[in-house]
Amino acid sequence: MRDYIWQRMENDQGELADVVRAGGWVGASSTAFPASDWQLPSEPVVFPPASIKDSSSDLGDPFTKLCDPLIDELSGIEFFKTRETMAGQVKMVIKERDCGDGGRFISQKSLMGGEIKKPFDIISPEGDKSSPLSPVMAGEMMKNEQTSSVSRKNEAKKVVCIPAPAAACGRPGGEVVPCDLWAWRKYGQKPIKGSPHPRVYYRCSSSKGCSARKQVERSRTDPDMLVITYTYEHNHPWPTQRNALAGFTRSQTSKNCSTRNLKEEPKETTRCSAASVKQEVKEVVDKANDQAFQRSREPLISEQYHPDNFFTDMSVLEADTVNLIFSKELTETKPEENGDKALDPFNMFY
DNA sequence: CGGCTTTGACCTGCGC
DNA sequence: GCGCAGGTCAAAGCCG
Repeated sequence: MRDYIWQRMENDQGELADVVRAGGWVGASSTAFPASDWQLPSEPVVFPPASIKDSSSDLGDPFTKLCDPLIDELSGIEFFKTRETMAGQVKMVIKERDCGDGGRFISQKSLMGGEIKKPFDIISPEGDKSSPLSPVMAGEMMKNEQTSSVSRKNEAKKVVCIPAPAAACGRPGGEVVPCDLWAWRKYGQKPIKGSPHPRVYYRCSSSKGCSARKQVERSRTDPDMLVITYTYEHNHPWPTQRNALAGFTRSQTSKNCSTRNLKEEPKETTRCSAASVKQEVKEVVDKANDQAFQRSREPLISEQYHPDNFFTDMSVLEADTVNLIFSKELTETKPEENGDKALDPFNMFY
């Protein structure tokens, strides 16, 4: 299946696959992520080391466990999140249940920070179509250490806690804003009693009438962590390219919000600019979402998989988005293998 | 000119 | 009822 995905990218995605391979699409420098390094592993890669058999135990140096492992009873997958203490890089590890052989690590993802060594490491045996991560468990993962709460108005809130982007990613005032594909408009900021950091209020500007809101503030206990509280749901698919870029352009280019400092990136890769690739990715995502929304009134990439809940690093988001798109391509090509499964960024083994 | 941020004012829920 | 704290509004100004 891995090869099949690759072939699809080679043969059907054409230019996009080429530029993805070229590395320019992530906005990372060619030295950090040279095209020559962008290869799906030819052999299953064991990660973390095979000596680690029990995810409930400490992962050991250099990883520190951030949360207890969660086990998806439906798929038999356990997954947990780790933080690389040396560089502050966060990785998520998805691992098949230990059946006496130490389990098999099927995927690792760098969530943010540091260099992106590979956009996605699919570590799965050929033809493995099993063990999709259930949406329920993926949703649980989003919650991180914090749990959902109910506001005083009784609307459901979803709280996620993510590592704050590097200081260079922040604004002059020290505020940091996670990057994502939704278009948010800031409508307020308040100092919070007992916290040295203000809380910033955003509402969705992607669609008029969308009541989705989010609050961003730094954790009182760990200033390196951002606490993002989502209130209300988006009532529309992912923002159109125009809207998404409208907000993105100003907030990102003018404020230099990137852990890799986009201003220092070469504008052109060997195949095309990062901006053009970004645009192309967005177009594909928009199209897929629009089609999915027309079919089921649900965006292809559902709320629980939204980058707001997962990624603050734009490049990783797009890496995953591309994965998602290609997975969708496979879904549509081979419907007999997928049924009505919800698309899942981790379920790449259809 | 449209869409964004900023920021003081205003509104609302809650505890006392 | 009152005061506090959090949430939202909206005018002004900025930016591409």
